[in-house]
Parts: sequence; C-alpha cells; structure tokens
Amino acid sequence: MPELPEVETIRRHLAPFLVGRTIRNVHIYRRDVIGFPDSGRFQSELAGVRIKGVSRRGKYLIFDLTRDRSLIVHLRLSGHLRLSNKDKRLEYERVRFILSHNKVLSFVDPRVLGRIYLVKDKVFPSVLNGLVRMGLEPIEKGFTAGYLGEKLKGRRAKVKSLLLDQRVCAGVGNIYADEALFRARVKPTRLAGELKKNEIIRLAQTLRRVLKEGIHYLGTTISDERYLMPNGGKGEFQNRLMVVGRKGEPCRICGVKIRRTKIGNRSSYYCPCCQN
DNA sequence: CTTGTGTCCTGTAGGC
DNA sequence: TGCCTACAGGACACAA
Repeated sequence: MPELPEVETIRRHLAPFLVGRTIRNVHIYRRDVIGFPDSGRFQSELAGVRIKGVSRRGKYLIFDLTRDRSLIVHLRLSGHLRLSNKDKRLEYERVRFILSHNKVLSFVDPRVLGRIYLVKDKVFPSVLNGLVRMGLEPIEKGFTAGYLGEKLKGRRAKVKSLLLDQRVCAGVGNIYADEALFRARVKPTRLAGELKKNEIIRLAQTLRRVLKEGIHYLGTTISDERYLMPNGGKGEFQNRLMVVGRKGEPCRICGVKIRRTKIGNRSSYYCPCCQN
C-alpha cells in the first residue's frame, strides 16, 4: 500500500543516510524478490558500488549508483525498507544490503510481492515496463485538468480504475484515490468519460492536494505491516482520512454513513450523499 | 486498443 | 478451540 506519499517519505528519510555510502555486500534470503537480473548477478554486480542519490518515480524508489547502475525498488503491498546496524535477520527480511561502516539497509516484506531490480545504463528490462510507461504524477507541473481530461476522454471505465492506472496518475493508489474522489465530490463508480469539466478540474486539484498533504503528514500507517518509515516510525495521515476505512461511520461533512463497494476487486469507500 | 478478471503471496480476521 | 475461507492489493497476464 505504500503509495506516492509513503514512498516519497521513505526517500526523504533514506537519502541523507545513504548518499555517499558504499554497498559492501548483499544477502538474499528470498530470491524471487529480485526482479532483474538473476540473483547471482544482482549480488555480484552490487558489491562495491556507491550510492550517489535517491530519487523516486511514482511508487518506484530509485537508487542512483556508480558504474552507471540503478537499484530500483517497488514495495507493492507490504514492502518496507529499514535502516539498522543489527546482525540478526529481521522478521520477514528478504534482502539485506551491508553498507560501509557496518550499516544495514533491509528489505522487509511479509507478503513477498515487492520487487528489487538492478539496471545498467538506464536500460530497463520488460519487467520494468510499468516504470517506462508511467504517466505524470499529480504533483508534477504538467498534471493539469487538461492533461487529466485527455486521459479520461472517451473512456468507459470507472473513474476510480483510471486513477489507479499508473499510466494516467503515477503514484496514486487505493487510499489516495478514494480520498481525492471524496474531496472532489465525485463518486468512484462514475464512468470516466462522462465527468463534467468542473469535476475534472476539481479532481486534478484534489489529487494534487491530497498527495501533498499525505507527504506533509509522512504517509498513512493503517497497519504496521503495510507501511512504516525506515526508522520504524508511523505516518500521520491515517488520522485525516475522510472515507477510507470508515464504512458505516458518519461522513465528516454531512453525517450520512460511509459506504464500501468493490471496484475492480478493490474496496472503495465513498459518501453516498456528498459524492455524485 | 479497451475493459474486466484472475494471479501472485502470506498473515490475519472472521465464521462456524 | 481449531479449522477453513475470504480478504488485503499493485501490477501484470490474459480473455473477451
């Protein structure tokens, strides 16, 4: 569930700690976590590289390395990155990066859906097509009502499904999609191509605002298993959710009970009164 | 191309 | 109590 605000928060915590450090060695406890190349090459090619910077694209975290390499991490549902200097393997630890001065960066992932990739010369294997084909992030300059309107035009899919499409709204996931739709007063089941111009304007604006607010409040920790910061700290945005996880509770605006429905096998929360 | 569904993966919650 | 099933969900494969 780490979405853009969570990944950005992780990036901001990691960068000052990691930049300038060298990766001495890598322990792989679960090989299927390595998305590219094979685990043997992954391990050998990483030994001795230095971390030059940490960036982010959508929900992907990108470590810029020496030797023209990039280490790319996608946390998916339950992946965490933890900083420590512990010798002992952590619970659910899948990969461990031993850094200079015996510091440790651990990839912890109970559900093993997260993936780590190592690419050279910015040549992306097909398993990273999602990164290559990614659209604009709502917090980018170019993400305007015009851009969003173009993406939604003529589409008969439900608007929520398209907000979750990374080619449309990079970095948006289930929580922030529902929260943006509520704030824009748009029902998630509406067909994308049938939104009014005003609704698209509101949606572009609330997507941007809700992601920025999520970053400001250090992300959403609904359960420890899903998202914690690299030092183990929790986010704060869960305290500001308007609809997510509030089925049956009164809407904070109108008092009507929040509903939950399924869209594309994904739970969606909305207010039947405020959202049309 | 578009849209909807199933799958991956494992711990947890809830039903009986 | 203990077993079983449903569920969580981002990305992608695949079907229609």
